[in-house]
Amino acid sequence: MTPRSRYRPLARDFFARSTESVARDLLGAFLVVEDGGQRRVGRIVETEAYDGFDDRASHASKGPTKRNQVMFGPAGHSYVYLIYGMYNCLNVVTAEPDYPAAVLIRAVEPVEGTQGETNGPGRLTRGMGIDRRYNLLDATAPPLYYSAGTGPAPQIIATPRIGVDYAGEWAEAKRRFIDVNSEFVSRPPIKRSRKKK
DNA sequence: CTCGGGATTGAG
DNA sequence: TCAATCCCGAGC
Repeated sequence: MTPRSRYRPLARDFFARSTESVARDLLGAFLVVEDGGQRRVGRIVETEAYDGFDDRASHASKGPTKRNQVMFGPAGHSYVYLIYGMYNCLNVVTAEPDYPAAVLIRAVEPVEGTQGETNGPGRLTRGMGIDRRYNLLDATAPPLYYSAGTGPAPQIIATPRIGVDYAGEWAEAKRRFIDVNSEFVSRPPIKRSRKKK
């Protein structure tokens, strides 16, 4: 194995694009956390796009609040929030200011320094030591940033997002993107469990 | 201030 | 199928 000598932060213009483009292009990229002399790295294999004012699955659909305000700000900043009282979810803000949008990072493959499972939004934040202290931080520089992927491009498919059944027609939008060749996707597309309603 | 629910996970 | 667990946002 060749040690990866250096990770280079993706710049703001990478994130200041359409949310779907960013969500797709983050697949295969590295999520890097450098904190306290420790480096933790994961290869992103699953993302979801939360885009615009009308997306009812998005926190931003009810307008700006204290919690979601970072989604209305400039691209390339972290949005970290606590869900179900125990799990942190990591997002990176996309698009232009005043247009609320972000990409949820849902799963990474362990590359360096991670602990436990990282195949799930709550699991990857736990495994990489990410909590709400990272909220609002600039994600184009340490302690948390993204770095371009290496090797062959991932094979991408789009599916509906997870856990947003309350969002009406927006629950069906194919705004979840996964690398089908990865074994670390939170919910593999292989079987469609029976529909319950 | 009270109340209801959630971009999840793991157990039963 | 359901509980854990607590912050946030809405409403009184």
